[in-house]
Amino acid sequence: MNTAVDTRARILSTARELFHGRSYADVGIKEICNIAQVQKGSFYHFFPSKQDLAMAVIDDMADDWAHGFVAEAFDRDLPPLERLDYMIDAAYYWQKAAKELEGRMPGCLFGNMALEISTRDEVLRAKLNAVFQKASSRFHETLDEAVDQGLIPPLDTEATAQAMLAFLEGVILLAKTRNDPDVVLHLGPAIKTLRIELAAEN
Amino acid sequence: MNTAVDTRARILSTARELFHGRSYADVGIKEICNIAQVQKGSFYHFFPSKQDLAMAVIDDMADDWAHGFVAEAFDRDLPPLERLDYMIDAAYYWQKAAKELEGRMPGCLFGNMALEISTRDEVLRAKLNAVFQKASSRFHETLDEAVDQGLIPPLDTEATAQAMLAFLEGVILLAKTRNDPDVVLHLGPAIKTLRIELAAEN
DNA sequence: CTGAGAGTTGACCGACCGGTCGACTATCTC
DNA sequence: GAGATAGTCGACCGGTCGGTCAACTCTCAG
Repeated sequence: MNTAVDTRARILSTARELFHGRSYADVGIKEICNIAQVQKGSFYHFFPSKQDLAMAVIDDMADDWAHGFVAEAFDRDLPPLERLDYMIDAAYYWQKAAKELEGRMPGCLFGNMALEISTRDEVLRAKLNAVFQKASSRFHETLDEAVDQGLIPPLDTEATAQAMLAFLEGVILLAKTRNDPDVVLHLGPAIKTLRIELAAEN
Repeated sequence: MNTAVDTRARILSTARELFHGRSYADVGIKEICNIAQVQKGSFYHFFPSKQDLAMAVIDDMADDWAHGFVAEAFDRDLPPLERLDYMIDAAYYWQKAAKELEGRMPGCLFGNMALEISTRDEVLRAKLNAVFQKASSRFHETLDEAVDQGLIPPLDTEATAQAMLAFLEGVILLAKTRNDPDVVLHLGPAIKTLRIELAAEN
């Protein structure tokens, strides 16, 4: 029981680390088991398949994400536009810390998995899409507030929110390819300049 | 000789298609050989390793890319800002066509490989980084021209060019995760709103 | 003390992986 | 016609993959 929770948790956190630092396909169940100090049979007692493990890892990370620095960044006490800067900063410090630990920038687990898997596994694709949907809604709320408070002129807040998420993911992608977290700091703040006008013409 | 060129080309184009449509790790050499109608021994006659094949595939695609629609999009006869729209449109139609053919949006080969591989293979990471560098320089020229012609106020054209490339990659990432090319059409045009100011304050 | 269920163990499975190799053929040169 | 060279062929290699399984231990309720 206690030991069971612990075993499951150990598998989960090990898998998360490895998937994030390398890739889904590159990390085998045997390796996860070795590092988590779990036998293969025990692994399959908790996770029916590698796909199920991936689902759990995504849920786990999304949960931490939502209750961790994303919650801080999108704190309603912060002025809306500052939340965007906070989010960029958080992404930067996270990637920088990870790079200092492991030597390489891992990027965003969701973005990584989405590009690797979404052409092969419809279930995981849908799950990752839902995670992005939820992330986008954080931007959406923020933009709505900013417009309400007259901080920015009215715009298509939903589309712009999606564009901002896309930009964030793109910046992390580029930074990872350059293996240089500073790219996030350098390009990230431009997120505030993104605008998609309301239905009528520009 | 003729047959040799043909064999190599068949391997290359098959690998490119498969890597793009799925992923690097998911496509085995045996499968490439089967589809390209080449024996394994012949494969290794032309490519010393899977990594070498990947390098060649990236070169091949970058070449086509540079001489294909990217050359059209960044045609110097087009007004600078229209080139950005052209680029977005081209990305959209490409992804849409690919999805209609294969049912799934493949996304950008470079972005896909970068996220999948760049934590594991330094050589490939560097190569992909160079491809992005080059792509970014196209945006850079375009922005410089736009500023010169007084179409847009002065700005940090180099940083903004990188931000635009990041945005493009991010939009394709999001569209792939949603398996919906329309996302590119919907969010893409916001690329023109991205701005990073020159060193001095905003 | 007994029996049931949760959790653990590690040997084992067939399939597949990237890569090797020696034998063979086709083509061109001298 | 001999020899060199480029290209082809497919069996084979050790290793790893995700996943299975029967036997085992541990815990706890009745």
